[in-house]
Amino acid sequence: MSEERSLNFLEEIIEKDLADGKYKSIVTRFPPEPNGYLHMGHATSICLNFGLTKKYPGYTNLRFDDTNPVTEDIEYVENIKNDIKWLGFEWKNEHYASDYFETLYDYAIALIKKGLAYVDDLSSEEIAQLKGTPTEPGKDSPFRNRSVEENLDLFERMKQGEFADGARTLRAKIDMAHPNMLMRDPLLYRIKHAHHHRTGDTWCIYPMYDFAHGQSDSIEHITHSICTLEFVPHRELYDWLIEKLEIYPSHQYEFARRNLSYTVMSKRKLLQLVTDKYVNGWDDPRMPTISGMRRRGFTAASIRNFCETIGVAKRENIVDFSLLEFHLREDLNKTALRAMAVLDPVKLVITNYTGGSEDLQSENGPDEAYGHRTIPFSKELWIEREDFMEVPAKKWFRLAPGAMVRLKSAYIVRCDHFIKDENGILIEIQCTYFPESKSGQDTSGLHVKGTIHWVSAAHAAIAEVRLYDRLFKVEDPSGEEGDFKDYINPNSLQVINAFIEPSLLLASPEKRYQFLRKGYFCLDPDSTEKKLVFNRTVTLKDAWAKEVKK
RNA sequence: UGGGUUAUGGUGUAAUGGUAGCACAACAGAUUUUGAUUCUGUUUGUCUAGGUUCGAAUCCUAGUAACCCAACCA
Repeated sequence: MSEERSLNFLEEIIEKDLADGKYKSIVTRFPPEPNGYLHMGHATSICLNFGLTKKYPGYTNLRFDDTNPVTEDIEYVENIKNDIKWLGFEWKNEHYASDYFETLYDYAIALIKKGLAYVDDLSSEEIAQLKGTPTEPGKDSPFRNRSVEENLDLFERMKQGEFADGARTLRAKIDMAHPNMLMRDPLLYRIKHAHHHRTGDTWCIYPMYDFAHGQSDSIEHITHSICTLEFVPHRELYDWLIEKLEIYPSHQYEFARRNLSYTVMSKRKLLQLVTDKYVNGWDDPRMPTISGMRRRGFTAASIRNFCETIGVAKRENIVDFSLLEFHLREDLNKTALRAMAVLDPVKLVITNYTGGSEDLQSENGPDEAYGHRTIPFSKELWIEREDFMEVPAKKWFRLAPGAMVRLKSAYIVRCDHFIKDENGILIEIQCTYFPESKSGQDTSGLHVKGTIHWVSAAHAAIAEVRLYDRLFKVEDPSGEEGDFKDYINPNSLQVINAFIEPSLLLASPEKRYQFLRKGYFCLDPDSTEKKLVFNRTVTLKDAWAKEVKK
């Protein structure tokens, strides 16, 4: 089967560049700013940049864009590296824009000498004033025509720390009437007497994004510098600087960032959720951060497959969360160990069961290779409250008065009686079982439509289970009226205690589990010797729930 | 009253002048000791209006809509 997958627009560009002999191999880069945690949006960029150099000859660098010491911190660096590795990618070189500060400074001098940059004494308000608007041209700064000597002197003194923060800037001398706002004498350097997490107090002037990013690309000989659409207007400046500086010509290409329904994907908004305590930190399992999703139980493969499926393009988009869940379930179904747990228990008593207890066998996974485990069975069991209906609905084939079901990997039982307390709450279901219907050696000739999971009451352990739902009530919280936080789902986390089968006491943090009929779960790091904590990664698809809705 | 980018089913993405395809979702059915998985089938689309052409999602013209740009953030 030769299924030729069509190329996305970046692959087309690269294949053409390779075919034309423009490059023999390509170099891409992933350029995070160390000022926050990576999220699903970054994951698409990571998969894209690293994926391209996996498909074509070349490599990918990791470069920290650390040009703003005020917001950045070393703490984020390790987390970011860890997330990339977890996703399954390896970078060729690890760089920091701050490693290039000396070179960047020299580039600035070169620009000044060419009469293409000047030191401006205007305040940020004044600069904004003279910038004009998208529809009106700007006006020249009164300092625009300083001599090269004066600019050189002033810039040197900026570096020496003679001036206060904000007192002066270095600007490119381009065109204050340019239709592209970015070309109206953009700022290249600003004064910040701040301690940098890598360069310490060596510098008190720092390059702006536009005077660092493209130059760093160039220094590293990045062939394809891939960024998101909002940087399209920057490309003109990116190219201008490379041309004037006469340095290696990297090229910038832009794609549309991917948005996921029912969540937000901007660092600023995610930070708000954390600082305002809507969630319990960056790695809260409800967060679309890599660390949050990892804790939730997402697999790296499912995220990679998802990114592969949604592809890359240039139009605005909101991808269905269900597509991510599809890839999650697809992967988990193949790899998760099967076990039984009862989340909302009600007691089931087998009135004619005379033995004390017995050991039964149940399969561990989707196929024989996973083998079997032993589960204890006894007279009194916990079953799911929702698996019993006093007055069965149509198409109901679970437990109801007089109805029969199979207890998974055990026996067929028939409901004879049920007991309610004074408030009308069901507290016990009484059944008879059919000894000859034992799983694997059924000679009873009975046929039942439903199979339910259970845990032996005498052998059950208790674990905390955290059930997660989507963080927002609407598909596009950022697109709604008012504050996005108004649309937070108040029921996104439900903590319960559940009865788990004894084998789950040996659960390991790396493994994923399917609690039969209830969903995929994993151990949370909050677990202790005394109390295990499970996160529900995602539910199973539920055809009955759909039937009920109708 | 500027510049830039984008328009294909509910969602995402193909088709590069020649049968509008794929995945998810939805719906119907089969199988099932998980109402899971698996399998089969069905519904739904080219922003609008003109034009070129034997033939247009694709080329041309004119519109329309959405998004981005006026941080000493990246």
